[in-house]
Amino acid sequence: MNPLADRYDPVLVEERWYRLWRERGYFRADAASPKKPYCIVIPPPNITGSLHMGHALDCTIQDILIRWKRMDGFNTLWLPGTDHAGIATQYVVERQLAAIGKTKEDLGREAFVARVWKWKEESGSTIIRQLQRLGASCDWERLRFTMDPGLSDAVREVFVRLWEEGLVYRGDYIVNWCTRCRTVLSELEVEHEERDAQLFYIKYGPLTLATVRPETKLGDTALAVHPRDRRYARYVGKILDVPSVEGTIRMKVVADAAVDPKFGTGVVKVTPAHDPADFEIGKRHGLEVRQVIGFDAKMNARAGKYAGLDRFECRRRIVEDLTGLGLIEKVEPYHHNVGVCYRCKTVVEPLVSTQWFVRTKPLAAPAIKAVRSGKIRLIPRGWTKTYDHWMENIRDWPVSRQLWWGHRIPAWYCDRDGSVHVSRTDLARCPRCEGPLRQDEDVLDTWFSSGLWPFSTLGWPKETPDLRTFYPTSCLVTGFDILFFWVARMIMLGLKFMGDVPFHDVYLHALIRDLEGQKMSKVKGNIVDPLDLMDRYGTDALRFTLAALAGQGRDIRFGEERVEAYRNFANKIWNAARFALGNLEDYDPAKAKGAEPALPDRWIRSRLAEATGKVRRALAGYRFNDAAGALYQFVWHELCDWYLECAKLTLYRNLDPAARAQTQKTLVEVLEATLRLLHPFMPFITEEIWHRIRPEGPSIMLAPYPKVEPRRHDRPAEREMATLIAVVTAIRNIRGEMRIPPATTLQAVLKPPTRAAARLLEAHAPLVQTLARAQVAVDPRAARPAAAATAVAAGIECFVPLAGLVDLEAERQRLTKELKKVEDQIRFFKGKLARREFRAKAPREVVKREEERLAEQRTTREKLLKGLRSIR
RNA sequence: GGACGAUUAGCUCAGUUGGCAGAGCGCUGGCCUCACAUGCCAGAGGUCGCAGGUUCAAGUCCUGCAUCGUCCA
Repeated sequence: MNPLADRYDPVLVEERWYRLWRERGYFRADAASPKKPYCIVIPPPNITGSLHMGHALDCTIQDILIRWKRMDGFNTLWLPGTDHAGIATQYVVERQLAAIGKTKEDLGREAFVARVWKWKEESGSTIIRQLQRLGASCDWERLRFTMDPGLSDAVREVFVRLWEEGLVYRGDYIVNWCTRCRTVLSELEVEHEERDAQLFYIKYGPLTLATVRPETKLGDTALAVHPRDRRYARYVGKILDVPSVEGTIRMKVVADAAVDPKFGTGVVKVTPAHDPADFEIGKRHGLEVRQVIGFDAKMNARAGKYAGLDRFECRRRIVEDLTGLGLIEKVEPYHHNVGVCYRCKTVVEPLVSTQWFVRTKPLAAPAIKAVRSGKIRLIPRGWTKTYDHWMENIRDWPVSRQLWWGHRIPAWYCDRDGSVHVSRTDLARCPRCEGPLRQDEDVLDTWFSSGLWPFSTLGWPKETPDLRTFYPTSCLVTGFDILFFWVARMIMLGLKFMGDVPFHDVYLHALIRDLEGQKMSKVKGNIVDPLDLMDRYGTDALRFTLAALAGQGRDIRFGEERVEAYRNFANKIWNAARFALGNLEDYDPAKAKGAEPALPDRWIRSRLAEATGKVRRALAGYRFNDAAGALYQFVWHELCDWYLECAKLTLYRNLDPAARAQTQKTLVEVLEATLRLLHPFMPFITEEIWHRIRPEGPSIMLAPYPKVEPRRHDRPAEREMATLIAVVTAIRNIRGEMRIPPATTLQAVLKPPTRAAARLLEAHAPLVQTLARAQVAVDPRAARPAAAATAVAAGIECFVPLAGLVDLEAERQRLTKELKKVEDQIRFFKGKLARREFRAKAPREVVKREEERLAEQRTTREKLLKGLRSIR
């Protein structure tokens, strides 16, 4: 057996095991397996992406679930894949072209798309390799991409069927347009940023109105006021001649309830082509839609002398010209929200254009029901309300995107007879008139294809064994930020096309921010790179950190110190194993039969059972931080701090071979089970150590996850150990507070209050001696030694003679402090018990418990007082 | 304007059905004690945002307020 180095070195371990796991096919799922299926589909990262902390958190959680379920005997499938990310990917390649002075139009559509594919083949799998680095136990043979042939078939099938059922339509509407990406965006893809702007009060003939967008005045087709606004009632229905920058224009005044009489002067201009609210007003009043800003953000020919100007430049010029004409009454500073593109942060321009839409109301109804009925559980539950609210108010989904990279819309137009054909197969000739067809130039929203992910990846529309076995999937793990973008759409489309929910549980985790709570971004330069953390601290440390931080809040403030702490934890595990292995060389299980398990052996097994239960309950409830906390507490503060220290006594000093073997047996069994319990969180270090304990086993991955066996809970052992721990801690406390160096062996006299306590102390005096570094004398009738420190632990008086060690003034102070604590407690319990209503109304057990506590504190006080008097 | 979330130790956060306020890091003191100084032992540190209410009992339940944040208009 290799001797273990005194520090755990992850680089030596991680790559080797990961390769072996893959080579041996441990990640592979089998659709024909008789075992119960457990399936997670990965939220597909963008092919342009590089692993960030969000992915790391997301995938760590999924891997914990998958590894746990795999060890628990499920037929697990974690299905990986990537997303073609229309806008982002097209942008990357366009930028490459720009670097060589070209545009995508120079290449033409076909060549451009070919170039994106080439880029995808070369760079699109970076993130996959990074996920592997994280230890992700995905079934890589089932790796999918949203633009794979099968998944593209699914996209077409869905689009065509929605069309056939009238759930897809094409029409002219005002949409959010990104003038940089040159595509429409859904309302979800528009972010709102607070900006400082100016509010211009412009004279329109006899009226004055306020606007932040003077450049759109060129597209005004009316003025509007609130119908109940008395100030302007006499203008309603009138046509005004208004002098303006383009000369005198005629403006009708309409009354519309959408106008806020408190905004500005209460008069607004109506620009149906460039404002969603105005578009609606325009529809109600039959106003002309007069577009003056083009899809390129420049003023178009209708803008007259302003044609060709950028929209913001035009705003400046119009304000200048209006000022020159004396038409600006005043300018106020104004704070408002502007919509920006979520990808490039360009200010979104509302524009009227022809787009494809999905009618969402009929799809939303069953999706709402699925969550309300509990068929799908959102975790944490609080999201249900948000989901409900959004789904109830869902708007039609614009699904066309003016991009080249993506699933091209399977619609063909015949210019001869004006017909539209939506088809599963490519069409060349018009089915009606045999005329030539041209295919729609647009592609579908990337979220359209990711909305099919839970079934398209499993083979749909084909009836595959995978689909039969693994749909509905078990759990979806993702950030709450894409609840609407993605989760809601998967639910709608899954119910529609599979007739069943796509998953039963949705675990929505927090978003990772920096320590100041800021979103991580390249611009701010506050990015923490998970790969860098893995390099420096090891993958297991990073994974454990992420699990420990995965509380159910909304954001996680990430500080590197936590990773360092869990790197130390990994090292602690490593060293515990080193200790165990160093003491197992002569281990012969047969010899253990000659001895009963000692108290510490029984105790640690009981504590392991307790920890196992906690971890399992936490995992089942998606409380990963609780699971991590329970593991940390058990390994460090129970196994290492106490059990290993106890074991040393037997292993180093006890000459009874049976007792030694018994301790060895406990040591190896508890350590082995602990490793299994830890494995989903820290796969690498646990595998490495496990192989040294169980060299014959294939992999810890395939070993069963520890189960809770009720008989393992050993209450007497827990109670007795707790007493011993209290005594040891009390003696150590005296040493610590008195500043007595650890090298000095103390003399301690223990005075147990009962015969049971006396027997316990006598039986384990050597243990107390070792742990407390003290010579111990147990004597129920002990007289207090002169000049001794006093402590009371579990009712046992501990006297530590201090003559010659310290000045007694220090002990007097220490006792006074202890006494104060005890007296505070007594006051607390006395006060509580003195209230008549408490005694009358609180449950009897609670009253009894408080009485016992009071009595205990009182005896402690007496003993401490005696101690205090004795050193006066 | 609406909805949701947060407010607990110096920092970052736990706190499951109400029943003695916890962890990690940091801090203080003492230790290279034969697994580990990435360590060991001990310790200090809290008006649970504010004000009411329900209850024998509130960090926990209810109402209002304040501050911060997110989402949706």
